[in-house]
Amino acid sequence: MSVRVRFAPSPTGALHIGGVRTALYNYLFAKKNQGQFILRVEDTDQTRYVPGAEEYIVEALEWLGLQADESPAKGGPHGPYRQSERKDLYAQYAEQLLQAGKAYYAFDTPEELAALRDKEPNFTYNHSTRGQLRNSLNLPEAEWRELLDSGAPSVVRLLIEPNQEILIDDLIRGRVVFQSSELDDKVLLKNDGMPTYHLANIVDDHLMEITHVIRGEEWLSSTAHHVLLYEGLGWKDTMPQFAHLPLILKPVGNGKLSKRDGAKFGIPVFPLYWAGQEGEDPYDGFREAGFLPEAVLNFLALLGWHPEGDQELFTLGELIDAFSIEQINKSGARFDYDKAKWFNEKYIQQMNPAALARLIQPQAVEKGYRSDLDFLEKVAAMMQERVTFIDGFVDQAYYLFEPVKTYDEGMIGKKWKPELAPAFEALTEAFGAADSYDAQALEESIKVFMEKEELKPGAIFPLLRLAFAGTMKGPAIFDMAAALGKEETVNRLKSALLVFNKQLAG
RNA sequence: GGCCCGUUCGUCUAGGGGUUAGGACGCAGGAUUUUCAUUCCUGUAACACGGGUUCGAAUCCCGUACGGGCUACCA
Repeated sequence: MSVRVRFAPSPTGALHIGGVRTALYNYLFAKKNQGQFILRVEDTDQTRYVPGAEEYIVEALEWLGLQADESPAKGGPHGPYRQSERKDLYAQYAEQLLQAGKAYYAFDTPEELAALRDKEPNFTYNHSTRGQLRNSLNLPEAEWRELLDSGAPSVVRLLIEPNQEILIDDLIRGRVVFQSSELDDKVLLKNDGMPTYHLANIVDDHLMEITHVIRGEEWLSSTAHHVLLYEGLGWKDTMPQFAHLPLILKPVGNGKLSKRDGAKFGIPVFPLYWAGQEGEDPYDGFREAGFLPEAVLNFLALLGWHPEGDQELFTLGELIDAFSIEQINKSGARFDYDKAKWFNEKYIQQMNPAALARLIQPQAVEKGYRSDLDFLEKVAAMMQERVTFIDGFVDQAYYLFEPVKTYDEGMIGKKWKPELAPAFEALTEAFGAADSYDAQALEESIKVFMEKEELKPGAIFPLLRLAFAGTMKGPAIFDMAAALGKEETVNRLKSALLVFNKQLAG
């Protein structure tokens, strides 16, 4: 049987980075086994529905390159892929459970239950309490039917028999045992006719022929209910295998990574920009922070999973080949932003300059900088070993885009001597006379000139660097000159000479 | 509180009865480089604690502590 897995986010906000990792692991597992990766939108909670969230999720997966084989947009043989469009299905299976005596109607209002919990903090709706509550188990049939017909608020609850052991063989955690007596009779169908996660999930996973459920650890506790549902619906034989992923934890302190940590630590926690809701500040995503999607994927893949061997840099294809659920860790992994940055640096270094140029272009345009790909490619080539983020190309290499405004004065003081002026002027002429502005050819011709004039590199090169960039940091001198072109190079040398002389006078 | 899950360098992790406990990030130092960076080398630093089992335990078992998840007509 072919492997089918699903990523089933709820459109209640931006997809956070933990969700992205869950999607990634599902994707890797599917592809590793030549199976299908399905996107299903779990929008059964109408009160928490956030417009735009589904589009956000789709866009994020697209940016990351995690293509679904079946999805709301793409369709597929098991659609629809949005739970709100499958409402009738759930009602039908709830009815089946009711008929079989595996579920019952309950008429207690949320307020009544809240009051009960207020009085008795350990209150649980289960075998020990349901006998005293308003439900079809102990109300006379005529009465609860009347209630139903009159449209009184009601839900359908799962009837859980006490004194059973529920065994789950989790692919990551091994055998986990739950006692049914400790489980609550979960609501399956809400008063608004929508299913809860538990019902919808089981029905859809069954109908969509899901073979492996790979999801966050927060679902481990309710998996016992899910097993009972599979049994109750007669689907035990085709029940999927479970794998519960460890959570991603805050960089420092206790608890799992939350969206608040984004602002607190100045780190992205979402893949893409998210405007936020109800007066929240907007959030920049990894994309806006200047990350490459491949780097994000690689970073996330290794947060909680480790392949055989010491390799750390993986293409998506390599991740697929190397992936296995058995090698996923059990314990939570702290979000390590330094490591994320390191991956990004590595990916930027490896990327070809022409491709980088295309990524830099929008940012150059935005700043009103020179933005032809030819030039940008040169910038990319000389800066790719010096930046951490995509923004670095225009931010850190500002001097390649605009005239030098400030010069490292300390360095001028150290290196500039008035008697150097004639030589510097001659050098400027040499730059103006050079017939090639290919970095290597230019370097050669200038070096020949310097040798002839008996100019020492140690005395001259720092000054050239100052002239081109104003700062001592930066790419090789002749790379900069080559990118700048003859006219600009000569201009900068002339302006620099003025500044050098002036500073000495002052 | 109850139920469930977990615990190896600061962080991500490998290993899993006898190892100098390995790698990566970070940090520190060094080499290369006309600068910065890259690259390379070196260093720093860990088996939560207590009991067992065993010739031997970081590794197996039991407790404790700590951390995490769940405990909604949310997912």
